[in-house]
Amino acid sequence: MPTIHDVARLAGVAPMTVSRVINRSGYFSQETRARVERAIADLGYEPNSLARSLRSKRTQTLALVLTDITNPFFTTLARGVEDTARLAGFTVIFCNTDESGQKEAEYLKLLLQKQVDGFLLVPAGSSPDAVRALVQHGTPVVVLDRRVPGVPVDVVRGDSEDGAYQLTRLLHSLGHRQIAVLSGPSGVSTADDRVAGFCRAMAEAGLDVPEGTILRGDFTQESGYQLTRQALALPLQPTALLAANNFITSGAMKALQELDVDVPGDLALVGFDDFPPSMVTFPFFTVASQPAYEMGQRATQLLLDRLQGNAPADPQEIVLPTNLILRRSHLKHI
Amino acid sequence: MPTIHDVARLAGVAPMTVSRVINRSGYFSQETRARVERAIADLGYEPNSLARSLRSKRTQTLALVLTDITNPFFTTLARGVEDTARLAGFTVIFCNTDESGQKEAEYLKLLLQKQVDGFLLVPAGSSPDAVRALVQHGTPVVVLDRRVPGVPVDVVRGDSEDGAYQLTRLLHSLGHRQIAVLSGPSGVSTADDRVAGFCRAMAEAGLDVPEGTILRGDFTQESGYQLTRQALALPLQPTALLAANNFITSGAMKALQELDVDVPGDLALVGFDDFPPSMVTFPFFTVASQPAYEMGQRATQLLLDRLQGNAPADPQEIVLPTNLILRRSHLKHI
DNA sequence: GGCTAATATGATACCGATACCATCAACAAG
DNA sequence: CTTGTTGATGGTATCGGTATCATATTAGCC
Repeated sequence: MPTIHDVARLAGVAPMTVSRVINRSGYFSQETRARVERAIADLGYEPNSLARSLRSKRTQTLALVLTDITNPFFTTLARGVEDTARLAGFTVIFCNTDESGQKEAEYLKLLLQKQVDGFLLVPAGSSPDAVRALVQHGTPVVVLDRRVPGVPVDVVRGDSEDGAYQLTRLLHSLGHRQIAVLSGPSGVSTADDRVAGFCRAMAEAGLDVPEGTILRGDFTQESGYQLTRQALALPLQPTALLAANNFITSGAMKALQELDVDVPGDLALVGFDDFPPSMVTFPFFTVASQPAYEMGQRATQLLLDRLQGNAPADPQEIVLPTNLILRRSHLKHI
Repeated sequence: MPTIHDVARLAGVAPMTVSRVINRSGYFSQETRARVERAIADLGYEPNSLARSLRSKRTQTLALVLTDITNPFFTTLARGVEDTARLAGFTVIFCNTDESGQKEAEYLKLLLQKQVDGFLLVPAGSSPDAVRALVQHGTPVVVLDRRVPGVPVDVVRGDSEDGAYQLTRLLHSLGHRQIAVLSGPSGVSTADDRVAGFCRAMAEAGLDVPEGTILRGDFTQESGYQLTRQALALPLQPTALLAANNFITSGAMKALQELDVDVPGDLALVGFDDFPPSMVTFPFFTVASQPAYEMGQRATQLLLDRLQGNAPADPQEIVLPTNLILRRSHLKHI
């Protein structure tokens, strides 16, 4: 691998001059520029980013730390991140934490050692320790998808509360009074906010929320499956289910099929997060959809702005609206 | 940010000794080890990977370059890559090429500059130039999912030919004689191999393949949609469709629904690549499924072995079997 | 002509680690 | 007692760039 010194020698100039030409910085004549570029081409020279970054303190690399890239919501978000980063000349390192605080901590350490310029982070689990550590450390971070109360940090997320509110209102308008919520772990803001939106809609409708109708598991298909069985065993049988994400919806549907409960004939089912259009062959579920790609874009742009000092001093919170998509799964009439 | 010199000063030793303790290399006494570790903890020191890598020529970073992370097949594969890399202490930079040779070339250049230790690459489009360049350059590469004829390189892929052969045999055993194939771009080995498997099965059955029954588009939903409309306009109406990947299957289904063609009542539809179980709520499609996660695992392991000199000298080709999953979409009887 | 500013280039130090070689004590082997 | 080996540690160069300052030439202007 040729170095900048090799180029300099071949072009008959100092390494520093080569550096200037490469980076278009400082002064150089058109003639030396031509000689240097010829030498670069002849040698097939590529600058070594490590050396460059070591000196300049910038790696042009972002870290994307999320819970599970396998979730199409995060996949789409990741795509938004990557596309936006690319346009700015940044690359993205991605890491899955599986909601494990330990994996998260290990990765953050590793990524800090690699001197990434900034973090895009979906905090694992319910503990804000990792985010707080990063913020205190002075590392640029934008938190994705989830609120982190009490920590002054940029956040880009969907309006979970409102989405759940809308879904609940929809069910209520169709006559439903017994609604069970299948949500994620408490302490995770998306799970909590979706419960809160549900409760607000119920309260506004003058309905109370009976014991046991708010069920908590985690954001997996398996959990959706289990919670659904629990919900149907409730003393007051629900006429509708509100699932707090796509995996839970999917698990719920699986359970309902097994139990021979027809949707929407016997039971209404609505959920959070849409299914990827390119994968859906039977559009069926009524959902509150979050703009995942845009979320990735906006978060990355905010992070890049911050790296360049173009962002407002105080932490931003960007809340993107959810989009209610009416299909068929809600259509049970009471 | 404290450096190794700060640690050394605080511990009253030379930087080199600190380095030895950190890396558990060379000799050091238990007593200095304790002092160094105390200093590290007190300062909250983290080694700078850039400096380390610049000197040691290893970055502990792999590049995963694929066409589109949005495809659940690649998502799952990426997860296999990441998990395997993590266990070995490697991180993964991921890049989407969207089948664009230009994006691919740009990324490879960038990643080479970043001195990644090795590449996991799903070659974009039909040109092997990028792979060939990497191989000639001496960079460790494992090609994923696709063959690259004529280039001596490690490959880990699914058995596309056999999968298509099995799907075709299945259709044939049900009495189908007019089968249309909806495939991807020619020059892309997965698209070609799936056509080849189909042709072999037809030839063995003594059937010829009429003009126009092998349709080529790309691996997108939109393409599946268009090709399906073309297929149904064929002089000899097909009684079954064989879609070459999940997106095409999905697009085909969309077209068939619009045209009011019932599957499997009016037409059989089988395809390549399964849909992610956690997302599928109506298991319906009969598919040849590829072990995406395992593919990612195996490829990463092979790459890591090669980096450590533990792999056989000559290029390996690992072909993973596809798994025929019988559900309902094939069940049209003739 | 003399002075200042712009242009063009180079020398040197440094970013933060590790490779390599040197040094030195303690102790075993011959 | 000399030589050699193991253990422990340090000094120095180096990885491949860039920041910073210095130097030299040319141009512009009064």
